[in-house]
Amino acid sequence: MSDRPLQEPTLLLLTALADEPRHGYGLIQEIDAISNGRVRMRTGTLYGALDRLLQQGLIRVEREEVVDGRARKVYALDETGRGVLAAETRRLRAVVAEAERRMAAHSTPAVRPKGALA
Amino acid sequence: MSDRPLQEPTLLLLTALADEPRHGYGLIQEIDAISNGRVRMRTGTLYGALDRLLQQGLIRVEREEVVDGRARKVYALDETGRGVLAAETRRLRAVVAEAERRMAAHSTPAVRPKGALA
DNA sequence: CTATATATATCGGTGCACGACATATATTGT
DNA sequence: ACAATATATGTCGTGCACCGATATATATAG
Repeated sequence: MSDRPLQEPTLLLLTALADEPRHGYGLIQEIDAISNGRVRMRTGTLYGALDRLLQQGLIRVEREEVVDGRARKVYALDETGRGVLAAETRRLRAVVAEAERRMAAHSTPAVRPKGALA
Repeated sequence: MSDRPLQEPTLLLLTALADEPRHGYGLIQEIDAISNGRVRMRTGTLYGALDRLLQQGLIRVEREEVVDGRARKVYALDETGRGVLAAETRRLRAVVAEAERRMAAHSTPAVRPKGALA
């Protein structure tokens, strides 16, 4: 269990599972929607990541079903995974806030009118 | 210029450079401080990343100096890098917000007392 | 005089993501 | 009737960022 920071595809996967269980192909579509079409997760990334997350115990196979003659595996976020996602989210919020603070505090900004806020 | 999402060490590097120029070893300390000691950037990661970011034109070598008999290279964030950091920050803020929204909207939450907030 | 802090740099290994390919069924278009 | 696209899961080789170890050198602290 390397507590290395999650890469973005993995983060998006856990995010897409945070509200309710979904199957692989559904995750691709959901992530496409979440990111407004910017991120198109590849099947190579997806199924590899799902296997890894299963092995790490962050997700589980909720059930297998057949819809319209096509087999599906439905994955769900485990409590462990929920914890990891919550922690990662807090971490990233802090980093983002820090980045924004520093960009605003940029030491050599263009002409600063007197009385301007930091 | 592969517009692939930044990994966290790289994001932290740009963040640490966002307010003012710093040298390599100073970046390690700064990142240690930003993350409250959680992230200890390795020199292998650092100098590799600095080379890469220089080549991508996201940062530049501001100056070289000698302090207490030790040589330093001071790196600064370029305008391009500032733009990338700003974009990445916006992106991540959206993902974090989405993750939090979904965790709150979790479909099978533990016993919810009537009238309880999400 | 040794250990630690400051400072830069290289190198081999690992792990995650990417892109291409493979397979199969259902639906839509011509 | 046939082709193309959407749905659905999966494998495999490659690339690249990060990690851990190692190397080098000067200054300061014990």
